[in-house]
Amino acid sequence: MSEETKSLNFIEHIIEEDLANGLSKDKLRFRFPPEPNGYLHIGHTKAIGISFGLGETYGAPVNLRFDDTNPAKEEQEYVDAIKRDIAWLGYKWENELYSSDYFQKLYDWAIQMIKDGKAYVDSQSSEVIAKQKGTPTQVGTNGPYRNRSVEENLDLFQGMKAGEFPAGTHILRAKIDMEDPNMLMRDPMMYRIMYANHHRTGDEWCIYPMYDWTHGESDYLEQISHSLCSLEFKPHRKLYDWFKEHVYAYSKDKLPLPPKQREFARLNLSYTIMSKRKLLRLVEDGVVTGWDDPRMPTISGLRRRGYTPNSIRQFIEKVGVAKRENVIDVSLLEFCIREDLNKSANRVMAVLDPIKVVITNYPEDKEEWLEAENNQEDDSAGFRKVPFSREIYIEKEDFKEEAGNKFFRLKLGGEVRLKNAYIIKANSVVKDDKGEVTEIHCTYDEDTSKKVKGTLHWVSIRHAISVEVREYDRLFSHEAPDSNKEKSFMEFINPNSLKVRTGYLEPSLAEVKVGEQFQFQRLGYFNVDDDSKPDALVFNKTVGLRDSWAKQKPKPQNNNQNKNKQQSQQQRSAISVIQQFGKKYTNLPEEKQLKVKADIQELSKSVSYDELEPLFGTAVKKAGTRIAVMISLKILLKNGLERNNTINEFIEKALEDKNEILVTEASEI
RNA sequence: UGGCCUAUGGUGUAACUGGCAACACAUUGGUUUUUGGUACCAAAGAGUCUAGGUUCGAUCCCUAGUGGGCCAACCA
Repeated sequence: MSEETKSLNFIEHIIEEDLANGLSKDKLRFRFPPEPNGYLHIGHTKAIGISFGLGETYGAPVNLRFDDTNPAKEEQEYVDAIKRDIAWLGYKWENELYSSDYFQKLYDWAIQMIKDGKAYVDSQSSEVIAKQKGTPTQVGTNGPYRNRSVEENLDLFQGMKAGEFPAGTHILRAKIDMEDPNMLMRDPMMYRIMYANHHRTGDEWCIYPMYDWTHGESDYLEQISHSLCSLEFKPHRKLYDWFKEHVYAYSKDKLPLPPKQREFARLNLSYTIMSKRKLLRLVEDGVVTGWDDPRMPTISGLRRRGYTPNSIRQFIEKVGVAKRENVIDVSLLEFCIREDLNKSANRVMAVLDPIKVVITNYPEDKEEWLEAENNQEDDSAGFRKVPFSREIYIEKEDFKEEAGNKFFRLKLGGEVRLKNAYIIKANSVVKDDKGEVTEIHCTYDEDTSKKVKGTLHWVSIRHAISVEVREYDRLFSHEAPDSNKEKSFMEFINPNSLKVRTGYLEPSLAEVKVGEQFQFQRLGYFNVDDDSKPDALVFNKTVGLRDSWAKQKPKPQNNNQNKNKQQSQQQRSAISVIQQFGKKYTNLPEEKQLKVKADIQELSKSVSYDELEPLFGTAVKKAGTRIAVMISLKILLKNGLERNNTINEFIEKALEDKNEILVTEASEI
């Protein structure tokens, strides 16, 4: 019944199955539950994209729930930032909720658990409790307070709530099984005493529920049908379900739907870190200017850098959803932003590393305003005028006194087109006393119909506006900066991740506003930074253009890779390839079978009898493999191998087989 | 007494109920081009971790290995 074979991910399969088993579609409900202890980053967009995306595809509500059970780390600033980021991505939540909304309900349920003998107050120190928990390979042991009476537990727990005890003196634990192989089931903590001001509940509470006790119950209260989280919560599922069963028993009538937790692999990006704690460190240590530094993988950083909501959503879609650990290459993200901006960003001319060009046959006092197309990808984008005059800037990189004919740019005696203007020819250069070229003297030709290889961008010096341009490189020089066991991620920080310089722009950009995006032709996509002021513009480089010219130069790495590939291919022995072919053989259509047969025959030339013989013993069932062996054997015999008993036996056995192909092959010997 | 996940080209994700392993990025060519961009065309790249088993037939189901990941915060 589903639409045209658009393949589903494993979560969608689960939902489809639940729907098929009678879950009503209007019961579907999802949630995104960030802890307001930091800014959202690109990793979160995967979780956001999954839950909100599911909401969109099924027309189901998605709650935004702040998991605010640890007042020591959480702040209103983060709540605001998170809301802003999700809204910016273009997602709409059904309700804005807080785990702290449920503190009373959770407390009431905890009281019931105590009354049922399912929870108890432990009064040992955290060190002792940790010791009793055992290790993953060693069972835990029961503590001395495990069998306190219900009355005593009740009294103590109410005292905890009333603020009668100092922090750390008592905790409430669920009474499950200290010997469970899953450590989370070894009497997990439900409440701790904490005298901290909560950003929403203030000083109302001095006991705060732990994640495990809060999360599933919040899902349940909101009647979330599918609670999606990342893989590291898989071990928590057993506990999630244990708690769920108890509260379900208490409130089944009012809250009929028990939620389901399912886990997916989180997103990892090469050359970046994804831990809020570590990102906070970068901010606090001043490595970056803030959570929204354009080098940060935070949503606000990406936004400031010039990434669009659409590009990020595209990225998340392309990344997919599964359960295995993954590292996504940043090039995919870059592809997505280029693809988006290519369609939407107007083209302009800017020179970032200037060298002066004097057009000697152009009158000194003359200027012309030439027409330039804003965006050839967008017919509605229109045209603008750019000024041309005798003295212009081009990029230093675009000129060489001498160069081979693979260099399409300007060289002495060579011609090149100035984008939107004339064709110029370089005649001579002016050098300073160090021998550096300071000026290039050219003549121009009004005939623009001529074919020339290169087209350069440029700006008229007299008309250009100068601005600050910030170019970024990756923040870390290591592919996986936080995976090294000995070195801290801080040691891999790229000291040259920010490069600031002055750029010269065509005057049409004089009035730009913060956030506007452009393609600086031949250079990349740039946007106007938040720091920008009308008289002191600041641009960020979002991403460069694909540059197949730059790639031509150095590539030692590729060679290495190729070598490795070739080696591993060579190492794969002919016999194992034949075996592989055999596995599939009987399954192939006739045409392909012939081809594979030819391949096997070819490969057999480099197979020795000693390699082949062990395969004679292949199980009778594996007809394909035996056929492949038979084909191979035929070649060996043809090439002078002498028959022996083992061979004869193998052939005879094959002749009696029920597989016709095998019989045919055997009888041909 | 350890438990639970997981394994498909360089990367990521598919392959529906077992039936010729597909798509995207990256790579390499080519065509077009007033961006060495875009667009278009093409090529190359895995035979699905290993060993068994079930089956006419296994990436898919079963068993056992091996590799990787997660779990021992009064964090979430």
